[in-house]
Amino acid sequence: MDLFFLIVCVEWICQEERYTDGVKWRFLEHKGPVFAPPYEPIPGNVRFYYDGKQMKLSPEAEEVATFFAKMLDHEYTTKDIFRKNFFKDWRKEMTPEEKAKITDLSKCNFTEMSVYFKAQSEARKQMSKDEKLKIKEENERVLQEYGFCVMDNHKERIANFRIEPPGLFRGRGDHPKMGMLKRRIRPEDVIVNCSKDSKHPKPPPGTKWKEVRHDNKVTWLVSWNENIQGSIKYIMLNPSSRIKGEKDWQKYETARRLKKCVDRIRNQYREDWKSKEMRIRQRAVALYFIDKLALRAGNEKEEGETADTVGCCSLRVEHINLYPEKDGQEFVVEFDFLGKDSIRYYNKVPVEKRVYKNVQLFMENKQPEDDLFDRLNTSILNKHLQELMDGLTAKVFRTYNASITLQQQLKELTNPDENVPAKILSYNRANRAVAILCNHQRAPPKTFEKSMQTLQTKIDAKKDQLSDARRELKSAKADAKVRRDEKAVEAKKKAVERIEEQLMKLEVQATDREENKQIALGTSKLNYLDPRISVAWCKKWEIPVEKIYNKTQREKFAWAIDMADDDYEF
DNA sequence: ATAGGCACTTAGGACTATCTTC
DNA sequence: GAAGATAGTCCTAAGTGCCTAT
Repeated sequence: MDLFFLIVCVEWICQEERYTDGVKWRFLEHKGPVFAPPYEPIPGNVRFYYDGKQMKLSPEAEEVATFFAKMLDHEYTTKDIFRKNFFKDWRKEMTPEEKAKITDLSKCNFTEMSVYFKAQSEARKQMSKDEKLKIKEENERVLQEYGFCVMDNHKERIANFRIEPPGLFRGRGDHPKMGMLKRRIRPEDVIVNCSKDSKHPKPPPGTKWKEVRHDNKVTWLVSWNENIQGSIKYIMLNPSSRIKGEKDWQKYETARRLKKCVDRIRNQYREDWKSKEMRIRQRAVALYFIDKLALRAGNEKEEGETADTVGCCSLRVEHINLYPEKDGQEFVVEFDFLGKDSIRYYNKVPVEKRVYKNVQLFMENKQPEDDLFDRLNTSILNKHLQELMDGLTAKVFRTYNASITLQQQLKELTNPDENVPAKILSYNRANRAVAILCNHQRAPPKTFEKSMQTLQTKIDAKKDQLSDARRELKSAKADAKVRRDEKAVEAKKKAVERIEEQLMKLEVQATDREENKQIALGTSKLNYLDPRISVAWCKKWEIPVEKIYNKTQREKFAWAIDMADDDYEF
């Protein structure tokens, strides 16, 4: 299977030489998407009240009401924007009579609905083993039927073969569109992409596709328009597929090419800090930040359409503070802004004097809400990068710096004398250094404190157990002198060692968890770290790769697991 | 240059399955 | 075998970057 993957890749790379025209496949066959289940009206005894009086809603209005009812426990149903957006869209689904009557959301009482859905989900949890098994089997059947496609003689797993169900939109952060109604997608909204000579997917009985297309320059199987942002949504293949794997591999190869010329590029931008042209200075300082801090490019966004977040090129004066001296360091730039997913980026960085002076200059005579880099955007920056290296864009720096950091950290932190759990702790620490660089944060798990406590209790118990075992060993030794019973000593010694190891494992686990409180390792592992570095590390230290990658991850990185030897260098 | 459309990668959190503990 | 903790999967939003038209 893996070998087959490699052969397919090699075959394709060979062809890449011949086709530079962006052909992605020659044959594509699939069964189309799985649609969201139709709305099931709630039982008659579950009532809705308006202004204290019971009211039966039309099915259309009722469905949207249930979306809100299901969210009642969430904080955002109390937010003004959410409520306003929801109410506006809900009213569009009402009959004229309902519309005339229901004019104030605060007079709506969804409590019975909410209670009903909670009971439902409780009931689902309480289902018997048999019932649960039945559901599992049905899911498996759907997966087998719709979850795979054939692309160029190869059966591939599809990532998201289910069409997104209707519901209320909840963007991240302070999103101006939160609460809007995400409409139900019907076959008539869907474009199907497959090859002409394949068995075309059939739309559900009595319906039609919007279009059947045969575009082999793209990788998607199904697409539809989404009504909140007006963007297009796609059904594509799983990361384990050839088409994704090859792209991933390419990404890391580009980053490795950057490694070869990064010194030259760094020298260049340092020179450019002195340029007499402001646009070049801005470009050079921005690139420095992208390189040093692994910031994202920062495309412009339409104001009012999304949450107010920025990346490097879209930084504003208000996101930066300058300190000639701070905490004993000179020329400190303080960053404080919301990045992708409204995750806060906060960092105080000492920079070179020249950078500092330049930033000062860029901020001169500007309002807080003005762009820091007013002569720069991602397109200008990327055009410049393209000239420095084929295929170079801003995001390549993130990949490069993440991967090189992992490699360096692994070298630095791995202690050859330590055992497997300690080595894995070192791996996680290396991974963590990258996650911190890339600002991959997570909300501390709700149960964090408690789970730390449980672990500590276990550690304490293990310590007691250890001192008991040691005491027993000692007395066994004393006994042995008298009765020449070496066997008993050996056994006790073994027991002590075993307990020591268990204790060590627990302590390592506690350290790892504590250090990981607000840091998410998954994103960098999945998207930024050349998997060959990790695979090589595992081979070198004889760590089973399963300790680093779970099943899904091993499938995604099959190409790397096959490819990398213990001496692989990024 | 600028804007908009499109296709694709990257992202955190919700949800679910599985393991552990009582 | 129930409950709670943890690991793994799913979901889909939110980015990047390229292309085309103006």
